[in-house]
Amino acid sequence: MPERCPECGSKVVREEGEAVSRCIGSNCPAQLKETIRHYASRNAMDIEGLGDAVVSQLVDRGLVKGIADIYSLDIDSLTGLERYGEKSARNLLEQIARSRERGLDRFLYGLGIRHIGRAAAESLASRFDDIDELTGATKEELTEIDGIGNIVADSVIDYFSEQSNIEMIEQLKKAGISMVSSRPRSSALSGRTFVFTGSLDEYARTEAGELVKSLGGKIGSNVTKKTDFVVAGKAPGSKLEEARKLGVKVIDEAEFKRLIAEKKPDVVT
DNA sequence: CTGTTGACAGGCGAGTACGG
DNA sequence: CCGTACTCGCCTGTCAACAG
Repeated sequence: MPERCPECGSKVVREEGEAVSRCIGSNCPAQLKETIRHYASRNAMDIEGLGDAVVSQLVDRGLVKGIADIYSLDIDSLTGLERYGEKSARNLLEQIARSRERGLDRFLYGLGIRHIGRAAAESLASRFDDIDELTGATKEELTEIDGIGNIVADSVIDYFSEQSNIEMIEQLKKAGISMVSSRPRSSALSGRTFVFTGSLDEYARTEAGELVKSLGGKIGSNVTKKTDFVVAGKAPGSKLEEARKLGVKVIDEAEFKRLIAEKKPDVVT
């Protein structure tokens, strides 16, 4: 492991008890690229077309110096990029515009706060109505939330006590990003945990997950005794075996659709 | 106009780390 | 210590830019 960041030359620090070493430079271009890539990633703001190569060019050319700059990009600056024509530029701008309405949970995940993954971000978004309520939250309020302990709470408090982060959030507000919580519209599946294995015909994994969550259900990443349903699509993996071993109910895509349709008749036709 | 190339979305499972 | 959430690496198909 190098002692200095190969990208910006800042010191590389490894926290006691942690496996990874991190560059602590505040103006490291590699960090900026990664921050933006994460913000745009599928589970965060889902900006299709903003991947490694494009982000790299935008940062290298100085077109983007922070997350908020994404929202001031225009056709001209984009078509100047390598291998980027007008069609690509228009598609990307359309995606960027759509990302304004993703909601508080995805936005929080997109910020890249340490220890806040998709699930923790959802927990925070369902406890607080908007970003202002969250930035003002105390450690006690945070640790009351299921799944949030001391380490995660400290990480959140640290993030929002950093003035530059608050300024960035203000800029994003001005750019019209929605930072309001969207709570589940129903509680028909409340307390039920679903795990998916294999691929589904009709839905993308995340889409199916959104459906379950909109009905108040939860998505698990592994099969455990607490899993209620394993939905087995085409080419199911080892989770199916695990489900049989633990005696968890296994359903196929058709049964899954019926189950959702029962609870939410307007969704499945 | 067509074939090639590059980039990205979508998908999966194993490994790692946190919360309780 | 167990259950859960998240990270990471890998693979495949699709789409758009580019070259001829």
